[in-house]
Amino acid sequence: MSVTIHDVAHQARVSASTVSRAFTTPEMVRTSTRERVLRVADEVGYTPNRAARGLITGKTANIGLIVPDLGNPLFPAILKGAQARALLADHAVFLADTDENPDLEVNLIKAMVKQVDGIVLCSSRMSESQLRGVLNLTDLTFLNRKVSGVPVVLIDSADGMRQAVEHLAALGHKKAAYLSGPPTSWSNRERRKGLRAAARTTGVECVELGPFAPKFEAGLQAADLVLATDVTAVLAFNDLIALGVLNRLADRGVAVPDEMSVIGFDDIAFAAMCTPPLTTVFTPKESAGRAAVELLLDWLDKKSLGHTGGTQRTLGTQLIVRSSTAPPPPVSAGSVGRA
Amino acid sequence: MSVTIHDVAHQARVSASTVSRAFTTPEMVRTSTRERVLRVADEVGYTPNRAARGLITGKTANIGLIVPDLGNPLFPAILKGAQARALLADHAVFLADTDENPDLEVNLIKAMVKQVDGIVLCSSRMSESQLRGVLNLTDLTFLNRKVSGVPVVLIDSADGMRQAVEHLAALGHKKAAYLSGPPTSWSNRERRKGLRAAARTTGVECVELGPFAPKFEAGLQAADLVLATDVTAVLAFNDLIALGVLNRLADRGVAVPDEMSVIGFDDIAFAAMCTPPLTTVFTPKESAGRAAVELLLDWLDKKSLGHTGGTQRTLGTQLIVRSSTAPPPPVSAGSVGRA
DNA sequence: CAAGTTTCTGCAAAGGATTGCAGTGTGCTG
DNA sequence: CAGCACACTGCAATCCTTTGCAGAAACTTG
Repeated sequence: MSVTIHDVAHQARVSASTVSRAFTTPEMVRTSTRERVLRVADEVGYTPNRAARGLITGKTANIGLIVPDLGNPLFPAILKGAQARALLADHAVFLADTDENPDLEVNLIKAMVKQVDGIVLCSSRMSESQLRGVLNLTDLTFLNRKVSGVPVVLIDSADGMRQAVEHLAALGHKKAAYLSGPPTSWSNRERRKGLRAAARTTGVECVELGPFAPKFEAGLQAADLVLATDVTAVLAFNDLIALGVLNRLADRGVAVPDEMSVIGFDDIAFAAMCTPPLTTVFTPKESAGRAAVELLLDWLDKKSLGHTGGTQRTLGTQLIVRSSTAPPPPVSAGSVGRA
Repeated sequence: MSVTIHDVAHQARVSASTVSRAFTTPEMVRTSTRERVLRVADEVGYTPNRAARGLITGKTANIGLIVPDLGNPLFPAILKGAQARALLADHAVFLADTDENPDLEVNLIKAMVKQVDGIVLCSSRMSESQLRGVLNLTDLTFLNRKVSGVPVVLIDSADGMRQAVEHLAALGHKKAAYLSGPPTSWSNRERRKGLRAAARTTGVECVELGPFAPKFEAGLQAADLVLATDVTAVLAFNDLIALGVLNRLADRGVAVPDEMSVIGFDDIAFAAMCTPPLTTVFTPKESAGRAAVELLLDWLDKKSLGHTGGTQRTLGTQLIVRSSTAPPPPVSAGSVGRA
């Protein structure tokens, strides 16, 4: 079928061992021999079979990456960073999409385990007990979920939320709504935490609506709930929801930002492309993907010398002010145009 | 390290062969034995090592998927479909992003070859000669690129373009611009073909601008070029470019659709979310991903009995009329508001 | 030139699973 | 009760590489 190490060995009149060494420990084989071997290998198009190699070395040079939903642009961005970083280290990546389903997540992990050196879990939706069940199956690294004893990369959502609330406060808003995301999401918990803290210090009153699925359609639904309250600003769990809100508000004839301010989260590419361009909190998506892979790889390297305990890397966020936020309307006009 | 077939064999007081058979050919092992083996396997958490299995069976139960750019929402959508279909067949997927770079594409293919049963190439940007070089490395299936002798799934872009041009003609447009995509893209060639044919039959004059990278930023750039012509409508290679055009036109104070009609291609999720909602040609992205995997898997199945020649599946498209298209402005107003 | 190093190279085992072939045990038949 | 067939199960080879160990070759040195 395909060309093996023995084919090369035979052609080059050496043993398989020598061919192997010519690739993995070149300094162990005489220059002239090595050159001949490599030339033959190149001629016949030989590349080592990684599965076979992995069998003996215990390293597959593959990593897994699991995301909740590729339909959310956040994840392709993370994935892109992760893939690029893995490529640098000459690793390939297995991808799986759980469709926001924790049980599927567990199964996908189990299926992957044997073919990878470790797995990056993005915004894992697993319960604590499910998590414990998979934790010792392989080396795991978490993105946007806090787990002790293993590498995690976190995006400082709480601080991003602080920036957003302070922005609203500075504009003069007194009352805002938070559209909550998935209850099992660490990011959502952090964002709420940041929200509550900032609400206290700034004096902005915050009501919480939801939870909502992190999707555009949920935003459409949320918008009407928002209009049923007397808030002048909305903070969405993510941009997708914010975009939905924007759309529904336009349909309902509510002007953004004049009658209602809207803030998203993540700064997906489309936040800048919609009308009005969305004020949102930038999160370093590709960097996060890169960082997660890097941490995982470092962790695996250090594994031989006993572990020093889980590493943690926290990435900053930055409010991007665009055109979906403005001072609140004068109080008398606050209820104009609503049902 | 991890639990092997021998651990199970030992625990269950049988040989490794029996454990193997309990999984792969259950009817060959006595019911009572099989149950005991499976129970033990479950208890110790054994799952067969696919790499080892692949070594002997010659099948890895993995497939590769290569895309030009995860930043284009088209590809995550395809990917999602592909991944879901692969999962159904109990296959895992390797993902790679080529960043629109053909040389990298070749290298990524070579790196993957040994770990997969076949690869799906999405909108491959490789040259003909590069393509010939990789064609016999493994089983390849192409998405949106015509290659003879192997399975391909095509999206009928030409017909989508026909629908778009006829739509413009029906609205009364006389002259339109096509913003061309990557020259190496099969889709772009098809779209141009469809455009030219429809231009002839409808009498709409079509000028071609570009080529442009299939990105938002290129659309910003293209918009000004469009305004320098006297067209009343723009057909973009894809939605990303169209969205850029929309944005730049808004900045330039050109009203869409009143002063200029804009049509995109692909119907990515955000086409419906922007303002005005974009008239665009829907392409079945997830279905295409599913179909590509399906064709590949079928192809692999049939491989044992000699091949019957490449299969080809063509998927239809559908113009989605939203709010970015309208009849052209009256002639006198045609140049109002332009530089 | 003999002896001792050093440098290369090959043999063979290992890694986890599958599978053809042969052996064990059971049940049936005559 | 002997003899046979049949249903299970185990042995051992195999897939492709890597790697410890030992032998061969080349080179130094006295």
